[in-house]
Amino acid sequence: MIDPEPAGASEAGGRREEIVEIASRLFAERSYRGVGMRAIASAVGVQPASIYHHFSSKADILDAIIADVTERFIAAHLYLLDPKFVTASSMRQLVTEHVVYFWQHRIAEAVGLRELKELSVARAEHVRRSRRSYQDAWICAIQVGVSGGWLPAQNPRIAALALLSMINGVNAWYREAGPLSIAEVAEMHAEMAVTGVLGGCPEAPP
Amino acid sequence: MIDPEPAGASEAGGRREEIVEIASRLFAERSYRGVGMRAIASAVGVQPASIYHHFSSKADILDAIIADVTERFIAAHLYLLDPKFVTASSMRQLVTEHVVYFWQHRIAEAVGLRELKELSVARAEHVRRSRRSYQDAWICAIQVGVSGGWLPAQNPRIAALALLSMINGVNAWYREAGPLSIAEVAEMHAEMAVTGVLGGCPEAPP
DNA sequence: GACAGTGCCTAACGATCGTTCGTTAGCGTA
DNA sequence: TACGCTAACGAACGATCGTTAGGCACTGTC
Repeated sequence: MIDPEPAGASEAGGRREEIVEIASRLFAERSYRGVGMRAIASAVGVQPASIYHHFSSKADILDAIIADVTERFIAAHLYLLDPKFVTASSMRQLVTEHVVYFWQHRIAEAVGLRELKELSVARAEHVRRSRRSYQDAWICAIQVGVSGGWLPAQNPRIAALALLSMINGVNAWYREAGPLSIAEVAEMHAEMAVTGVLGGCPEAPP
Repeated sequence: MIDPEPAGASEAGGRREEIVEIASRLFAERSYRGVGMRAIASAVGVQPASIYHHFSSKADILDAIIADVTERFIAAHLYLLDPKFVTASSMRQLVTEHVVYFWQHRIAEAVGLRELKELSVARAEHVRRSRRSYQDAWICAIQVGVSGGWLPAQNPRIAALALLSMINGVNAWYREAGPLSIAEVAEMHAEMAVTGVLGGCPEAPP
């Protein structure tokens, strides 16, 4: 007996979610343009035409994948950078949660990063704005730390961009087979980012 | 009077170099699969079939673009990480030259990063091996610093990967229109990388 | 003056692309 | 029993893809 829905992909969700999940895996492996509707359909176990009962176009699938993975994280964590309350320790916490979240959503994040230009202009702009707000919040928070004297970073903007590059880069090399859990790697990055890149002492904040 | 070879692309080089240059720009903008031979040909000012007098296939153009941009840098700079002579200051120098070189070759580097999977398996493996050797040299050099007591990095491998992510990320956000030159940004990254991420003091080496 | 080589052309090949068509089987409700 | 809805089907659409065949004009060499 073979389970008609083998991969646990569509549990309680239905075809739409199954298509999103399978397509995002394929897009991440072979790129958006490298995967045709026929490939998606056959991976789902369906005829190509059937996909159009769930999505209006191929780009619509991409929209559903990228949708708001990143936005959700940002919206839920911007408070940690609030200029009124930010501390070196809240920064460390944010870096840790950032690394872990991005790893847990690595497939959608990879597609979102790689295929941003394939998105409809409006949606791409929305994603870019959201990322920009996160980046600006980091810059602002670092400026607060510099003004407050508990962060010696010499250029808040450059430091923020370097820090974000560093923690966004984790997905490119981390593998679960290694000796460290993603949580451990995240903690180490929090240390390297805040103590190292920004120069904040472990017992710093106001 | 209009210059028959307007963009200075083919000066003294001929069609082949012109095609590589134009194709790499297009691939960087719209991805390898997003750009057809017809688009390349019309950008060059030639018929699609004519390109096959200079390249045997589309993948061959990609090969020529990626070829050995990265390898050339690595081969020319590995000596700076030689375990017998590496110092905090040679590390700083390498970071600086890395950032500048990668920016100067940003188009080919972007294509090489994004389209590695489109390369023939043998060529892709060659590129990966080359990058791996660079990364391993960094890890080894950092270990030397840790053993020598002049680098407090707690995990050389993670530190190396974080450092490389940080400096490789520059191309993703740096724009020449801003107030800082790439050389200045490179210097700041050398400081953040060696003093910050690795924890080496400015007056450190043996 | 014949010849090979180079660089480019027009035209077309088969394959694959995203998408649309008309149809149908199954199910719940009136 | 009849209706409407959902989800799926096979088949095909026009467009575009990478690539090839064959030919034409020019150049330098014997």
